[in-house]
Amino acid sequence: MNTRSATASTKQEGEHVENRGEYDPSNPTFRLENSPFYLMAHADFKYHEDMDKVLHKHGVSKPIYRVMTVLRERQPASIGAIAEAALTKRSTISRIIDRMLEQGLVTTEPNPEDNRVTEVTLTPAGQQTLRKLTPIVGRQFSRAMEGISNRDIAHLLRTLKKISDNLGKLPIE
Amino acid sequence: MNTRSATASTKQEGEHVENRGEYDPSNPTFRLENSPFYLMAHADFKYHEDMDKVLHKHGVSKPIYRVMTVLRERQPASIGAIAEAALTKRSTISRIIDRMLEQGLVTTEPNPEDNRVTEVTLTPAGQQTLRKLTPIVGRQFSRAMEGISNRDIAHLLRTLKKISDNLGKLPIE
DNA sequence: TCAGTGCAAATACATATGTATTCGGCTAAT
DNA sequence: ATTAGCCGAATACATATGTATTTGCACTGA
Repeated sequence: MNTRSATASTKQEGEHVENRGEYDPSNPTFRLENSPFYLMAHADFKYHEDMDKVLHKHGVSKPIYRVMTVLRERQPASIGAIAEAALTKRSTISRIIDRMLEQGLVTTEPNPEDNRVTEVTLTPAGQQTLRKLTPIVGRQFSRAMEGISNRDIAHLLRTLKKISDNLGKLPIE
Repeated sequence: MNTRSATASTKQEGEHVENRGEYDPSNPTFRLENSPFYLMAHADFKYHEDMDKVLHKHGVSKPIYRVMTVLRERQPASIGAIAEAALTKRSTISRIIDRMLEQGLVTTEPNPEDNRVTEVTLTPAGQQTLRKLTPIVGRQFSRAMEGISNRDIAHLLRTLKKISDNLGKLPIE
């Protein structure tokens, strides 16, 4: 019967099935080892753990790096927008930006359309730092994905996006 | 052809390819939207964000819940073992266990084989609390996985495990 | 036997995050 | 035009986490 490692529900594999078997944390046979969310946390943890050490040598903390990657995509960006993208509270981002200002990585200025909002922009030095870090991060990424085909990565992305979408809808109870 | 939504490396999809294209954070065309690690963090964040609110109504914080899920699998467990499984520093776990002791969720006793180690066990009350929480977590899980086949979940698990394995090897530089 | 080394846990201290509040600017209703 | 309410950011305060150190036990080798 069933019983294969993590996989093989033996059920047909058509579409959404009600019984999540061993994946479902409410099932008695559930094991952390087979929990998608546990494995996500684990992978994410290891990924950033290693990277942290390297980044620190360049004077960049993990949260600062996160903010920089957000700014690389959209610039300038408001404190609130950065907070949302970086999955962090506004107050925290506000303080991180302070540190980045001291380090000369970013500049801030009030949005001319609305003086309440603070727009943040990477300085040339900030961009330079980001460029210096890029190949390091790239190596870490390659290391993480070694032996995994681009096709599998695409599949992973689709599933993760679907999960994020699902969780974007109204919460439980 | 390939080419769906996030994918489209246009390259053949055989096995491991050196060029990770838009998935690679060191690539100029890279976008956070298509980053596996960003999406993992995002999914994990939303998943726990919602759950946190519910758990708090039952007097259980996120880290406490995490410890409980670890203990459900292996009991008793040492502080160090819990810390490793929960991806948290020992000192932090040590203090979390203190809180759990106060709440009567666990008991501790020195390991008779080695008096340095502290073995932690769920009390009946702790197990009861865990049982009460289980269906709630189950619902959250179902919500997250809605519309995703068990086959896709199995695929997700395989990929995540592979990534974790890769990152378990020696770090970069 | 016991000194030295190493490890697990606990704790003092430093730092970072979150929550609640404040400050100031925007907007809409009167 | 004035005021009440809302909203973004900043900050005071509380809490949680991590880092460095301490404490006590265990194992090893002289």
